[in-house]
Amino acid sequence: MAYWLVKSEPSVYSWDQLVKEGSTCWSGIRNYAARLHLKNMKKGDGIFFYHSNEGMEIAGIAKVEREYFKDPTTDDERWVAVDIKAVRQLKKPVTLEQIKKNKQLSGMVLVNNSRLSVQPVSNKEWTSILKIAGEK
DNA sequence: GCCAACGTTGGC
DNA sequence: GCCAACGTTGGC
Repeated sequence: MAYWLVKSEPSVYSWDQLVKEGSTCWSGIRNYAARLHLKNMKKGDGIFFYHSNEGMEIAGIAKVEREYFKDPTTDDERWVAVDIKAVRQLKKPVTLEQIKKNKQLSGMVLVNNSRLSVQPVSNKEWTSILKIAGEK
């Protein structure tokens, strides 16, 4: 199973909103690198939900509910979307600051390419972040 | 196919 | 609100 991280500005779509709705269609991605990751997502993969700009923290965990399909927000066949489902809120949100301070997470895409809105997370990174979040 | 100019993202 | 970093566009 693979792990991912998606970013959203809370003012546009927040973790709370995802929890309320249960699941949502992750669409509107218009970046080739991000699209590649969307296409690689498999059902059941874990997803960190990160708040950019405001909050700047990983708020919760979601999972891939439906693998990629044509993005409904455009007629262009080339863009894709996935459905994601809220799993649970982190005990303690993990802030960007904490991630930057942690040596094991210095290789994270979030740190090195802050603009990529859909990014892969390694098993190690996933575990480290859960630990920081107080999740064992 | 290169690269300058421009637009956007996101941390600060 | 500023600006650095990155991606995309378009002229050549």
